[in-house]
Amino acid sequence: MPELAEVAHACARWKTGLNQRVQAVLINPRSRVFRECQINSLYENLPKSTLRYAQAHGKQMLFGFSGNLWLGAHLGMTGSLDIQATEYAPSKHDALVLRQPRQSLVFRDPRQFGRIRFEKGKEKPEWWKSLPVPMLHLDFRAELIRSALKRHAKRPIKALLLDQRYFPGMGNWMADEVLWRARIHPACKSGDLEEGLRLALFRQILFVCRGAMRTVGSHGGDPPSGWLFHQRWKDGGICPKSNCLLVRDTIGGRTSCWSPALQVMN
DNA sequence: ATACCTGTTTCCCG
DNA sequence: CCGGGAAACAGGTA
Repeated sequence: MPELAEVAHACARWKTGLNQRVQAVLINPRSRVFRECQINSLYENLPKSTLRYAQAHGKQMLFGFSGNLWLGAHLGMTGSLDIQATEYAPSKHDALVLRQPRQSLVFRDPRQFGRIRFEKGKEKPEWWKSLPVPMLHLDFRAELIRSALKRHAKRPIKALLLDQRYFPGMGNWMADEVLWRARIHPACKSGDLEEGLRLALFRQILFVCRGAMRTVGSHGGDPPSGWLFHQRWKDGGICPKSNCLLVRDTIGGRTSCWSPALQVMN
């Protein structure tokens, strides 16, 4: 479930290794997650370095190591970060294992849509510095949403919510959750939203992000009970607010779930 | 066997 | 040039 909160929790797991040296680096060179980085550079630079920095931003993560080394990680669809014993033997879908004195840091990704970046530099990498305003930052304001809706007026709102340039960390289930709470039909054209619904959208984005961080983000558990999340994949799923039968269809290229009683097209 | 899938990039179209 | 949408990526699961 690598969306905002799950990514934050994955990052927190690797924080276990902060201020510890990397003793050895194990790589599965055939994994596509290395498609944009030099595997040799990982082998040459990471051993004997110390993990000094670990931060998540939306679905992106950045890990800093002594020696001006930066390792970027994106979990794609099925990636995960785990902690294992120091002597852990990599399994089939493990792409990267960093052995440390007290544990191994493991990046695993069966479907390999994830991505590892690696670079050397005094400053944090350019791609990291140019990431958009986080949804839970004070600078993430209603005006920002308004301009995005205006610019992409013809796109279904569901598709726009998944656009990481505006809503970094938003994923499929979070977007459905937000639209359900704001009572907006996922296929509604972004430009058609009136001021009242725009404000509802903004508020519910904050609500869902905060709620997800409090639950999934801090304990790795499920989102709060009563959320659409718990019903959205089941056949015969029931809207927790209206008790009507939920509907699923592909909107903006992704399977979407909504409550026909609450979310209507205008 | 078939048809899914919590994501992103690339390519094609207007 | 831009915006929008479909396909492609790959393997596990139902």
